Amino acid sequence: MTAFFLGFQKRDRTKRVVEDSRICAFELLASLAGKLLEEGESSASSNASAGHDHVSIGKDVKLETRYDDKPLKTECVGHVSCDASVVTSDWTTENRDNSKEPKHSENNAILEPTLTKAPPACSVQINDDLKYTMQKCNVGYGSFPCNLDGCCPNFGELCDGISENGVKREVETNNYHTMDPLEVSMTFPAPINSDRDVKSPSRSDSVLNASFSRHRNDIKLGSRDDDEKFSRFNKLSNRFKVSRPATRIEDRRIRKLLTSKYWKAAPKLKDFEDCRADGGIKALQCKRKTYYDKCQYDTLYKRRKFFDRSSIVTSDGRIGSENVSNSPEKVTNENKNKCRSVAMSHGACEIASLLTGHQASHKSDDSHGRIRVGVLLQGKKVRDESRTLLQTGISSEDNLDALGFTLEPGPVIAPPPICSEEPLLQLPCGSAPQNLTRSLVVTPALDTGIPDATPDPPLLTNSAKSVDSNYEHVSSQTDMLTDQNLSESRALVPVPAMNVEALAVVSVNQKIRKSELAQRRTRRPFSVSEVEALVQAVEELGTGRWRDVKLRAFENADHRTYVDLKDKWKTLVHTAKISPQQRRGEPVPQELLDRVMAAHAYWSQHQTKQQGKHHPGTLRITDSQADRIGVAVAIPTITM
DNA sequence: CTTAGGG
DNA sequence: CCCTAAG
Repeated sequence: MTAFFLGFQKRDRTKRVVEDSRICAFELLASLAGKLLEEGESSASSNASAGHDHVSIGKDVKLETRYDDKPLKTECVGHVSCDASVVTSDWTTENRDNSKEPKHSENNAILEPTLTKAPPACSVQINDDLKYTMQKCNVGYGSFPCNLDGCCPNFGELCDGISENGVKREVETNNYHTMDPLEVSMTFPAPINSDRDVKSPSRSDSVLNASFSRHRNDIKLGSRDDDEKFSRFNKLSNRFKVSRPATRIEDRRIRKLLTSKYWKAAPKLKDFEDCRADGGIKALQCKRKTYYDKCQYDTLYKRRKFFDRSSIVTSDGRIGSENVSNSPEKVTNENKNKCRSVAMSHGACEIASLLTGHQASHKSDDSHGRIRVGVLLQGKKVRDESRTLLQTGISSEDNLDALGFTLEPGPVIAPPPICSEEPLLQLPCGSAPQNLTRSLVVTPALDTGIPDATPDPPLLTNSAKSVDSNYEHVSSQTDMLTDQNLSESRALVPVPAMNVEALAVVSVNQKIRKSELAQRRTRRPFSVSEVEALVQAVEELGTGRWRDVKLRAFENADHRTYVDLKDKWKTLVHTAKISPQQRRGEPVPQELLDRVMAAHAYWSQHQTKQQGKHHPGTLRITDSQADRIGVAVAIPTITM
């Protein structure tokens, strides 16, 4: 009887190990971030004013976003830090919102180009946030640290640093705001070019810090500290703690758990909490590869949180781009889908172009040859880029749609080794900045490719390794790209905040990811032998002790979880009740079905745990069986 | 983590 | 199989 046990493989899903392709992605991100940062620095260094400006711009942008999102909330400098931290979260939130709920109209609603007001400090923080995020990703920490708490020690640091730089930046920022986005972009050197430090970007932490350190040494520390303190301070963090270890969390289950349970708590959390959650989630993501996604709304919602961050990034990037290309106002609910997709595409492209443009323009300055970004208006190339947008006839509200960008190959110079350290990075270290640029550009396509409407279709991005890894890589990449885009876009475009639509776009991404990530376990019909083993175990143990059943009969069958066994039993019972004609799949011997029925009946009457009883008649107690459990076990007469 | 159920 | 709510 017992011989059924097949050589089962091993562990439960829980134990499944997923490759860490993600890490690569993160590393990439980190590297990118580092690069960006560096670029920022380098640019700054190259041009004292310019460099700062650049940075400031980026900050401004973020600030904008943030403010837009939470215009009312953020006010104080102290808060600023919070805000900054929040920013990310906001995005996230927005994304979610877009995707699902209009709730956050707040955030969305106000994406206006009122950057002017943005507090200087904020700008810095923003960057920090980004960095932070990046770092975290790299580190694998999920959470956004105490940011929310703002009160956290880190914040203090941040604030300080911010305040210092903040003032200057502020001024700069304001100027930029004043300036036309185009002009700005044109004017400012591209951040990407300078690659000095880029080499090491792989270790995002160090790199990022280094890059940013200039302006925000404080921040760095803060961010890091945040991570650590973070956990403490975060109320939510507790839950997210898991995420940290998440690094290794590869099990679906764990993921699920994290996702579902842990997140549940967060549903109410809005901005701040969300942020945190996002952070945590993100961290999780970093390590995770597969996500399960069904259409369950709740689930989705939760998951979204996970994706939020990335999506956020995307959104940001888009936002920036969108601002440039499409006036938010234009995009209205009316055209949602199309607009979104368009916006996305445009946004992405634009962003990319923008980035590129920066790079190009700046690079031209730098001596690095790269891709040049051409500005198209009404399909015509804008030759005089020195002119402001207005001068060119481009207004944020009017012609954005007509605005386009072109990428023109420029002289290429040896790209700095970005991430020699990280083998996994999809973006080849060796790949020159161009590659990055391209990848960036391409990435948007992904987004574009996926219309909001399309709920599930998984999208594959350009560079994909293994499928699983791809998704993640892609996502991560996207994120990275997005981040970069964002950062740059920010820097470049101090324009009005994103649209709701833009945000919506994000949702699309989320959807995509969902679809991508979640893959259903391959179906593995129970073999007759398995059924027999199951029946036997249930006869002995009864229903309701699925874990024991699993241990007893399927200990080695990693792919059979006790839930699976329970489900199988359920189906067996059902199968036994229906006519043979109605049964499908490999026919189960009637004998087994009879036993199923007998056991089912038996255990239905007797509490599962009342093993001791034996029923006269159909069930007998078998010694051997009884032995195991230490209790008398009832066995169907038939069997014997 | 397990159970028990619904999908 | 999946996902979850409850223990």
